[in-house]
Amino acid sequence: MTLSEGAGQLPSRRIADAVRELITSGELAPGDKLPSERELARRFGTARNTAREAVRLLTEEALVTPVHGKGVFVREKQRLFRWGNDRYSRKTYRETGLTPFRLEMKRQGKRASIQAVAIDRVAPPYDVAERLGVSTDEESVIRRLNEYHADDEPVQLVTTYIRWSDAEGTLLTEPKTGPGGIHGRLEDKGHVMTTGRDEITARMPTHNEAQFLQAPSGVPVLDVLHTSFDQDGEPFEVTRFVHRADRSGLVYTFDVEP
Amino acid sequence: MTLSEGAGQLPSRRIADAVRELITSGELAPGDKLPSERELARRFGTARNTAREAVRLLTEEALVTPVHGKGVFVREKQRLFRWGNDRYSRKTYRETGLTPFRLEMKRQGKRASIQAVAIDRVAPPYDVAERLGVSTDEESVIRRLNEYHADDEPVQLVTTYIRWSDAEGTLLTEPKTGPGGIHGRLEDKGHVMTTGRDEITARMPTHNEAQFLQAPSGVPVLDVLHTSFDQDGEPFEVTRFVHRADRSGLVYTFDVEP
DNA sequence: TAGTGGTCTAGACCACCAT
DNA sequence: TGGTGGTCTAGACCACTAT
Repeated sequence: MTLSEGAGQLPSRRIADAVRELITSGELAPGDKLPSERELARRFGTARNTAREAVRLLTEEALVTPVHGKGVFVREKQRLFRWGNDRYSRKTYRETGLTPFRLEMKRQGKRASIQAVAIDRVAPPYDVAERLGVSTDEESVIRRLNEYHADDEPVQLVTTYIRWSDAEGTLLTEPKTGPGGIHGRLEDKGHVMTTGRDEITARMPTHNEAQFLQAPSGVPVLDVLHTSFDQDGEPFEVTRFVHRADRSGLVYTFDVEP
Repeated sequence: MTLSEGAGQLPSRRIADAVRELITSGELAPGDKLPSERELARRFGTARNTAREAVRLLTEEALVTPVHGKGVFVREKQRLFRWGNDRYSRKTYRETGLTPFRLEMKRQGKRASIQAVAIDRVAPPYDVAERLGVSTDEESVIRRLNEYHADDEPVQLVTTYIRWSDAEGTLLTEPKTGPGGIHGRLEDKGHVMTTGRDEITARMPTHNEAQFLQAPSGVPVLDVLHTSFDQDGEPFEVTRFVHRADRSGLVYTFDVEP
């Protein structure tokens, strides 16, 4: 392996530049192990901390992932899961019999598994209360927290909030929500989803999110706050999706008003 | 100021926990300066590098921003700019006479300014070529790169790609594109935007993007790849929007197919 | 000029992993 | 057991900011 001299002026930058060049040129392929921090330091004539700083820079760029006790590895480029505004289409569901998550997993030849983590009656967070038109002071909603996996790899965290007045005494308080799922039960209550709104932000994951999503450092999350509106234009369900941004992309198609 | 003992076991975690507690409790308000790294080290009885590591952790969480020569400051929480699928609505444009960017700036009482950085004929990047149905081997597109500012603060980087065969000999090769802007000229060429598709990912900014967007470390970008389709369903324009994720959110509303 | 963050050195010990 | 990353110490000099 050749470590050509980098263009940066700082030693840590020079090391990072040289290694980045090896990666982008393909000399170091995804999955390959980098020279150890001590080895990089030796080759470039620096202290170990300086080589370590170079590795930190590359980690922040999401090019490499350090693994304790094993080494630093070039990131695998993974195909993106794609989620979008077609995921609520009843037509797709009728034709395939699959929920959007299971459909996307099948498309990529992966096994879908969904784990219910918690179902409880809680006081909603501010942004949810605002959208559902309920109080943050009382336990006015039911919260359903689920973890979604593809071949046992974590993919997304999904938290659904429904007004307690809609959920009380229905299967919405149970792990299994019956035919048609959550939206089936909400239709029983007279809420037919007619319009949806997705509000999207990106941010770094919280500690808990990073842990569940197994997100290497330098990987942000996509945070999608979805609101469902019924035939009367009334919001009746809010769901927060948290995705690893290096594994998921979002797609929205829309008609342009003339 | 009280620096209560943190719960973490590692010294760097303990310092970070203590400072985070000061911020979330409001004892340190947005804009306030943290104790210097040397002072934190003194108070907690550690080496400076350890206090520095604590500051790095908080920076990664986007809670604080170090400023060279001045100090480390608690982040200001800023209101989000909001962009969505209504931005291509001709109706809004007719009613207000404002482009979506200028409309959002007016909504927030800020002055909009747009700076054309480059207009050149280039070979398109792979993802753009794929969507426009052109070759990556020839200079088959014109690229228009613009920087958008709100009160002189950078907000987004916008790069538009149009087939050279559509742009040749029109105002699309000039900084001023005339009435109705880019889409006005494309309508002259017979492309009326009928459908749009936005593909959204989040990632850490490249060095150049971070520099222009003045993005503090720990802040990801939202990368929106927009494709416009005309009345025949043919793609005729691709635009990449790169936003600072702590300053911008996206909103999509859509009808649900019955 | 004094104080700040930015970077670096040359060590040290620990936790984790493979053999 | 040896190699790896994770963390820490106790210094040092530089670049930037304010006075």
